[in-house]
Amino acid sequence: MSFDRLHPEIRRWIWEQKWEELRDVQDQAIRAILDGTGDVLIAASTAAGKTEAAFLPILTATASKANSDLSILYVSPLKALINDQFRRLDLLCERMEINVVRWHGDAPHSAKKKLLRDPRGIALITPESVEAMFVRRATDALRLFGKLEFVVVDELHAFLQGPRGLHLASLLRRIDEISKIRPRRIGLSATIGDLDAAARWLNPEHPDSVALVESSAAGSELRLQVRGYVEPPGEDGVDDLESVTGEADALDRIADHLFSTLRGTNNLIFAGSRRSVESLADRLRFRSEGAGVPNEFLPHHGSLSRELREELEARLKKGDLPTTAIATTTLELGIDIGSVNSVAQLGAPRSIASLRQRLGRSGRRKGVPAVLRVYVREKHLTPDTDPLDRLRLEVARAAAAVRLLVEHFVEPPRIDPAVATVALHQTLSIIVERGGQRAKSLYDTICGGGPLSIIGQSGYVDMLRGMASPESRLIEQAPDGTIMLGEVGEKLTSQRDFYAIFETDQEWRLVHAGHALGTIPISNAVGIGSMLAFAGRRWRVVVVDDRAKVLEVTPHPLARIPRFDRTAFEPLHDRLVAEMKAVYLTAEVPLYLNEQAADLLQEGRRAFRALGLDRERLVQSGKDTHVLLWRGTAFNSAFSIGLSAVGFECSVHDIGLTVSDAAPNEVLLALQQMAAMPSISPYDLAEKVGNLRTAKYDNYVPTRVLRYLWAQRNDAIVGEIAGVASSLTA
DNA sequence: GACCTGCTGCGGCATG
Repeated sequence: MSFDRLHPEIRRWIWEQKWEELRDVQDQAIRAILDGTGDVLIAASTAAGKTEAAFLPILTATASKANSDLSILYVSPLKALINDQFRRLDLLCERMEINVVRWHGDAPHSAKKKLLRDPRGIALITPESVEAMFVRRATDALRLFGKLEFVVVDELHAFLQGPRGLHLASLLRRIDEISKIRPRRIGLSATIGDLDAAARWLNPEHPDSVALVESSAAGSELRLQVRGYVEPPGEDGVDDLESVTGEADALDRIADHLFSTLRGTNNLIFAGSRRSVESLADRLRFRSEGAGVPNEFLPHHGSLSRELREELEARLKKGDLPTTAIATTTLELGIDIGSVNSVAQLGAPRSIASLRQRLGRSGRRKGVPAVLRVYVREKHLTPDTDPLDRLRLEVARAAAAVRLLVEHFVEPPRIDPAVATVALHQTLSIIVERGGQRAKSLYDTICGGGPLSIIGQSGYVDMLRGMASPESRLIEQAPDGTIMLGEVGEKLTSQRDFYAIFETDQEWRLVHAGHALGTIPISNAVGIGSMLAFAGRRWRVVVVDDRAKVLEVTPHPLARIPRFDRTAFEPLHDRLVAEMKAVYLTAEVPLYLNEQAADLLQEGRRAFRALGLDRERLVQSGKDTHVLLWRGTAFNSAFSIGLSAVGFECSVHDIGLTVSDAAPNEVLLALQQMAAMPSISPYDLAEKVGNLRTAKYDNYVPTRVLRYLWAQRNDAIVGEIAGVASSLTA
C-alpha cells in the first residue's frame, strides 16, 4: 500500500488530519515519485489534493538530506499561491524539522537571509525571484540551486503558453546546468489542456519519459443554459453604467436575471473585460439598493487593489455571507475560493480551455452538478444591418463551444511570438550571472534545447549582432571573443523591471480614505472633479497628485467607467470556427438554449441559407466584401496579409476577413491571383507583416530575426493559403 | 474586440 511507503512522521500527520484514505491521485503520485527516477506530471482538479500528492512522497524521499541542502524548489506563478502553500506545508514540515521558506517580493526578508546563510529544506518561489537570484546573487544561486533534488512547478498549464512560460523554461535549464545531477521535475496541472504538451514542457528532451498521474475521478454532471438577449434599437452594445437611450438594454435584462437567480448563494460571473465587470457590478449594486437588500455582488479584476480582492476571496471562502464575484480571468487560476453554486459567463466562449477551467470552479463536491449559464447578446436588426450580424454569430459560437466541450476538445499551445524577446533577455541575464560569456556557450544554454531552440544558430547570431550594434549597445565583445554588457545592457539589467518578462504601463493609483482601491491606466485624462466608476462604486476625484500619480476620490452619485487600455482580441482556434459552420449546417435546436436563444439560432440559420453560405464565400456589404474563410484567427490574419500584398485593404473578423472598398468580383480577381502563385513562401509573406514587435524587448531585436520567427510560426498556415484561395474562386 | 502575472537593495525609522 502506498501509505506504508511514506515517512513515519508523515503517516502520523495523516492520521492526525483524520484523512480516511488517500485520494486516487495521491496514491498514484506516491508510487510514481518513489518508484520512478524521472519526471512526473500530476493532473487533477483544484480540490483533488495535488499539493499533498506531490509533497508527501517528495518529503519522504528527501527527508534524510533535506536538512543539509536546499533540496526542493517549488515554483508558482502567483505570490498568493505561494502564501497558501506555505500555510499548508509549514505545519507538516515543522514536525519533520524541514525548513520551508517563502521567496517572493512581499515575503519576509528575515527568512530569506537565513536561507542564504544556511540553505536547506524547501524554497517556494516565483519565476521572477529565480531571475533576480541569478542576476543579483549569482554566487548564492550556485550554492542554493546546485544540490536540488526536485523542482515542483505548480499551475503548469499557466506556463504552457506565453512569454512567462518560455522564461521559466529557460531558468530551469540554467538550474539544470549548475546542478551535478539534474533535479527531477514534478508538474502540477489542472485537468484542462493537452497532457502531451504539458509533458513536452516539463521535459522537452524526453517527453515520453514523463510519468503521467491523472485523476480518474469522473467529472460531475453539467447543467447548462445558453440565454439569448437582443439589444433594443439604438444600443451599440458598448458597456457603460447606463444604456445609451436610457431604456433597459440587454445588459439590464441580464442583470435582472442574475439578480433574481443568483442572490442568496455563492456564484462566479465571468464578464470578459474589466469594463463589463464594472458595468455589471454597478447595475447589480443598483438593483440591491432598489430592493433594499445588502449588496452581495462584488467585482474582482486585475486593476483592483490586493486589499479589495483578498477581502472578496476571503468572503467567498468563508461562505457565511452569500456572495457572487463578478470577475475577469482573475478567478480562473489557483487560489482556493471554496465551492460555488453556479458559474455564469457573459458572452459566448472564445476558448474551450478557458471554459473548462471556469467550469472546474463549480460543482466540485461529490454528487453536486456543475451549473453554467451563458448570456449572449445580439444586435437589433434593421434593413441595413450587416449580413454578418444577421448570422447571430454569438449564439452559434456558444452552441459550437458546447459541442466541443462535450467532445473534450482543448486548444493546443502555439509557438509564442515572444521567443526572441525571451532569448535576448536571457542572454543579458546570463552575461550578468557569469560576468561575460562566449557566444557558443550562450547559445548552448539558451537555445541548445527547449522552446527557444526554434530561433536557430543563425537567428541567434543575427540577434547578437543586433544587440552589439551602435544603435542598441546592449553588449560588447572583448578582443578574446568574450561577450560583455554594453552601456545600455548595464542600464537595462540594473533596473528593477528587468526580472519580469512582461511589460506594465504607468498607472494612476486610486485611494479613498487611506485605502487603496486599485489602478487605472495613465492614459485616462483626469482632473479634480472627474467622475469614475471603479471597484463597483461611483467616485469623484478630489485630489490629484501628479508626481506620485495618486488620485484621491470620494463617493459621488454620477460616474463613467474609465478606459482600460485594450490590446488585441482573444484569438479563436480553427476548430471552434469550423464547429460554428457545422452548427449552421444542421437543423438541431439544442435543449440547453432558452426560447430567445433558440429563436436567434434559427434566425441565424435562415440568414445563412438566404445568403447561400453553404456554397457562397464572398458576401457584399455596402462598398465592402466579406470573405468567409470559416477558419481561426491565426489563419485569417495570415490570409489577410496575403490579400494586402496584392493591394487590398482588409481587416480580420471571427469567421474570415473584410475587404474594404472592393466589390466581390474585384476580390475574386485578387483571389485568382493568389491562387495562381506557384507557392507562397512564409519568408516572403513575413516581409509584409506590419506589427512584428509585440513583446517587451522586441525593439532591440533585428527585424530580420522577427520575420524569420514569424515565418517559422506560420509555416504550415502559409502553405495552405494558395489552396484556400483557389477553392474560393472555384 | 482581452485578460493575467512580478520586482532589489538600501537607508532610515520604530519596536522588542
